[in-house]
Amino acid sequence: MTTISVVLVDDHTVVRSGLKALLGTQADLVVVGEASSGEEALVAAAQHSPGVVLMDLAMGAGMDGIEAIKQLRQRNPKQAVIVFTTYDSDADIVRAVDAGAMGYLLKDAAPEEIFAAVRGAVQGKSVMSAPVASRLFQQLRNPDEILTPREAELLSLLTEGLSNRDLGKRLFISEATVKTHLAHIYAKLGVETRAAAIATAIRREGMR
Amino acid sequence: MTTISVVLVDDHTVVRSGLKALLGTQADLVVVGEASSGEEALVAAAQHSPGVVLMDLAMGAGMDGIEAIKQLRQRNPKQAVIVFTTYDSDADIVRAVDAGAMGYLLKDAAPEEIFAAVRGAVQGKSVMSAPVASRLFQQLRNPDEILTPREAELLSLLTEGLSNRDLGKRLFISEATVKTHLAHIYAKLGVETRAAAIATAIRREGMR
DNA sequence: TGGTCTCTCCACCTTTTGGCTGATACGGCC
DNA sequence: GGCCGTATCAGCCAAAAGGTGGAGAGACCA
Repeated sequence: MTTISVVLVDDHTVVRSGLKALLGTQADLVVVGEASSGEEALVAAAQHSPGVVLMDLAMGAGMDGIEAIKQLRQRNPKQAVIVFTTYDSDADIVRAVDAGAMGYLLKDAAPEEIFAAVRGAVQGKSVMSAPVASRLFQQLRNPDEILTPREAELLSLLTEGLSNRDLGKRLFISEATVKTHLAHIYAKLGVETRAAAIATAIRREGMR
Repeated sequence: MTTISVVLVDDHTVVRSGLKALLGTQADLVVVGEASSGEEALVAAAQHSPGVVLMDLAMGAGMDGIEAIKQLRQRNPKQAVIVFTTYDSDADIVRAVDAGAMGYLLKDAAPEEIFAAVRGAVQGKSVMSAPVASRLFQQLRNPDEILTPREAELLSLLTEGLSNRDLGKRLFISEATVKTHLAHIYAKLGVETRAAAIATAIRREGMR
């Protein structure tokens, strides 16, 4: 039996200690480090070079989870990263997978599911919670709905209530281009107004 | 020294075990029961009659936290309930306080803050995380921001992406009246466009 | 090399929204 | 009886948003 070393990344103390206690019940899993931000995660991973990094995407301040995953994967591709978060938003899942995450667990996952994901990750298997898998499946089935990076960027600003003019200023593009992007976004989201787009975006992507 | 018994209610296993471990470090605090839903919380509270119930508002299925608080308070007014959740939405805070919560902690609260809240709650003191307190304060200080029933109704429909014309049809009023209401809503929310109003409404009221 | 995708921009036109001023009516409240 | 808050409606005008159709540049890929 080989021992699997794990680094936990979450800005909530109670979540970390809970996970640590949970993983501690398994003889082959050992938590070798903890971090509460993306930056700390990079340091901890470099220091302990764990087999698996369990990471929350939402971090209070500093580098976010997605960026941390990218950097971790870049520095050590053999290290597996599993996302461990509360929400199963479409955008997060796609971004996390793009960034190189090996698994995607929701925080209400059963203990066995978590253990299986950690063990599977070191063998190159990717494990994800059922709701996550079904969302990913939908994304693949409906490629129309996938926004380009630029469109996603625009949509994100849109949910802050900006006008076309302001969007243009913020993104250093003309108002005409903003309108073009918006028209594409509306088509992909299946809505007709910016209001509906905002409502859809906030509700479905778990933006807050 | 008197021992304070606590029941934990949260649908996330790791959060419960984390909290349990955390509270276990204090000699005067003991976790006597756990529950993962509103219904279970009522059973656990009846069975163990704890001094304090620490409860997450968001429960995956069944009775939600607010309803559970109401019922707990009704059955045993001496029992203190502390909300322990991830978000500080205005609506949740007000509803929780209305339901009879003694405290309102965010999950990223420092351990000392959590201990203090539990100890304070049994003495009738209410403790809340700083961001929560400031939000409550704002609510009280800005009564202007309270929408009339009709305005709230309109805002709710607005978040579905309806146009002024559609809003009028849906509420059996003229478009002119819709515009009047909207102008009032914008003023109260401190925004200038319908887009910003929608974003504000969805984010702050936790509509989804 | 040709096709496709993405991002950028433009002009023209219609519809929608928002700002402003004003009005009527109903119900509490002091 | 006046005052205030709420809900209803109107017209006018400027600004913003949305629809249509087109186009060029750069990246990537077969």
